[in-house]
Amino acid sequence: MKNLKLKAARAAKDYSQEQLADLCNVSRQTISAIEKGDYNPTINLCIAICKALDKTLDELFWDENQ
Amino acid sequence: MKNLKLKAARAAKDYSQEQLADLCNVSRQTISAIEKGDYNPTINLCIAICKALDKTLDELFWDENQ
DNA sequence: TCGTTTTGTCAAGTATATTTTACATATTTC
DNA sequence: GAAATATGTAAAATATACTTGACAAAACGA
Repeated sequence: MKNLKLKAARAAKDYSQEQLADLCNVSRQTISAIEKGDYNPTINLCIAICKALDKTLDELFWDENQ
Repeated sequence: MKNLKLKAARAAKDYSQEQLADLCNVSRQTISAIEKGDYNPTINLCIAICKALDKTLDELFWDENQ
């Protein structure tokens, strides 16, 4: 399912997908795919995304109803 | 680096690596490698591990000094 | 001390995360 | 209306997560 928390956190920083991708050293498509959902990124990438957006893993990637 | 928080949480539940692996539907070697460190599991596996051990992502996979 | 369980590790294979290139669409700005 | 920016998506290639099978050593109880 879509990761709307990530999309919102990125919007709050006013980053484009490409800017966030550069900060995390991955491609824009990878960020797009993660936001779109039905994707399974590695924990290191998730951590890099969290650091770039000043969030924690629980805030962006933990879903109670999962 | 080693994931000692994971090792401790598994010990607290008195699970062997193999028992935890079965709960997460992965091989024992995968759990061993994650505890040993220098490994980069997927977020879905991390979430499965957290659920099996009644922990959250931040508790097992978030390191402030990282 | 013996048998069992647990863990570490390695090598070869398979599944899949991620990249690269590319094209299409929507939005904004001049 | 044209140019620039942001996003969605797809196919082929590459990197790497994960499996399987196997062996050895440590730990632990009977």
